[in-house]
Amino acid sequence: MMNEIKYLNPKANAMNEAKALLCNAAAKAFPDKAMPNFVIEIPADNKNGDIATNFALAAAKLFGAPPRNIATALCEELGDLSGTSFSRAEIAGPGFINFFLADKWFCDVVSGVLDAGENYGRTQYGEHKKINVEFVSANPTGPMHLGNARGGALGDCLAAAMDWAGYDVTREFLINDAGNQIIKFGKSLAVRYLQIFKGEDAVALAEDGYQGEDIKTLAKEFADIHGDAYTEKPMDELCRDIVAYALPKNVQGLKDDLAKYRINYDVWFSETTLHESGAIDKVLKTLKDNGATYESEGAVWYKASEYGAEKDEVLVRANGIPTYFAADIAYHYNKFAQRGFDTAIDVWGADHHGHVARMKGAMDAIGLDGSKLDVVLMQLVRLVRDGEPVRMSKRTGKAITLTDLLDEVPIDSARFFFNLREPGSQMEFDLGLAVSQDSDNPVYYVQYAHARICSILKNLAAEGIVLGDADTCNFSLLQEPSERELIRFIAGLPDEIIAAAKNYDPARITRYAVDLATLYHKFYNACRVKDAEPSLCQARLALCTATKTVIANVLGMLKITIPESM
RNA sequence: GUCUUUGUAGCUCAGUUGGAUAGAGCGUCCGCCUCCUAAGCGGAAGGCCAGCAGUUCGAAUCUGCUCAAGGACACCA
Repeated sequence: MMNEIKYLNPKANAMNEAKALLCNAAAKAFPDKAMPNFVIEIPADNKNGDIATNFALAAAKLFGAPPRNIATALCEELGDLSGTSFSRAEIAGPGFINFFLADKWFCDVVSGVLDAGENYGRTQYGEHKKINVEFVSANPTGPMHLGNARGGALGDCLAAAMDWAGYDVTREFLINDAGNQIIKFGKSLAVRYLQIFKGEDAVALAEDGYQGEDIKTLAKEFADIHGDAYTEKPMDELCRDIVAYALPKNVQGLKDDLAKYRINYDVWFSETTLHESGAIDKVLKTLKDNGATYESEGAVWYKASEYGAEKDEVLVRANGIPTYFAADIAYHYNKFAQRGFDTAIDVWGADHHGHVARMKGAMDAIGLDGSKLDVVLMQLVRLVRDGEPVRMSKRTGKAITLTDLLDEVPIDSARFFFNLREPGSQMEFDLGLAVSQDSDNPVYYVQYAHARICSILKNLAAEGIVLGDADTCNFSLLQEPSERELIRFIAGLPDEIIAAAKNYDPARITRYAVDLATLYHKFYNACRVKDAEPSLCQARLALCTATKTVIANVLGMLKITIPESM
């Protein structure tokens, strides 16, 4: 449990080393010059080296010299690179300096990955900062829809990426068990209940009521327990009691469905507690004391326009009931001031985008820091089957729910597909493709790579060939282009996870998995493990094992099953 | 109308804080199993990076305008 985790980041280390060498050389070759604003990057084509820099190009104007002359001076100053991660540095094109990684670096990557094992990819980039990731937070008034399915996969994998990047992550679900929609929920249930005894025409469901079949089912269950006892009772009492029956059932349903979807929250936060504890009254008072509110037409308004938002917003309605906005301010006050999160990330549907500026502003207005609240807006999903759009509508009762989706699509597929696109993209979910169990489906493509490796390891083991001590392995035998590319790519995992965390874009991880599988399949076709001479066989065996580790770590992050055979 | 997201191959999308000949998958066409899983690999064809102007050594990327699509502009959440 307390095994010391080894944090590796070979790609970033090599880039930093190149930068240091370069700065050192520049300081000697051009002692009286300031450093230009240059970049160290991985060239698209590795004929241009493993790591490249535009230093000389960027410095041309500053140094008053042609780029190639600067580059030449720098390369002379770099001199002998033995003892570094690089074998040589070359000048190319208009003045790029290209570094080529030495054998030792490739060897270190393979042995490093084997050594780090299931922790390879973890870094301390996040410095254990406390991050709260709140996602899905679906209304407990009905089943979850397709947007929740995307939000769930997105939020859960984002949380995983943050965790791997060294943050202290809390996954959280806000249960909207108070407010207007609960009142509406109660009225809808009550109407369905009364209809059972008085007929459908006797009581009409409000136009904006919940139309779904699930409401009827819950009302029926309530009727089975209590009979017609409530038909003569006041409406208020019926609403209260039927909600008290139905709400916990729905909340449990959400928990069950999400657990099935492999999402387990650390915190289920009840909105009601904010009302009952007086937390809402408290932030309202703070806002008032800070002069951020005013009264108009009987309602209490928040001066959102003075805090970066477009227009003012109602906090307390004329009827005395606080709005969702007021509750949300109290909720985020709780996250920051009471629970001490450094950052709160909220995953919202794009339709909530108007809410972003005023929430951040409200944080400032209660004396907190709005910049600590980050909102990931996610565009809604268009469901497609055979090129035909599949309509989803929560109100018609014919909605495609999360459960419907998972009945049809394997969970591996759903989680993978929703994380294939960045959150802001308007994505299309192709049911046919997600269900297909062939090479069209990228999930199988990645899983197959893992199964393939397992198969090789198994076959070799049957012949008595197993991976020996990594120290005795001669990884410098791995000289084939496909081997080199695979190693280079494996070296990039920690950096990719950091990038996913930094940009709040877990889709990077998914695409990394696909690219990794591609490189492995290429290696598989180009190089044989089994028939290679013993020392090469050992080196390739090590590379396969390292690749297997990386695929397993990545699929594990995404919570996708990792098959040993297919 | 205001705000916001998006526009890259026939289709779905990448493009690493401005870099070298713009990439991948699917689809189309042509190849590769006597051999570790062909659920794989290689090759070909396919592009006015929505358009125009600007910024500079250099733009799909940054700025401005135009066009097109999605979303938001409630005493709903």
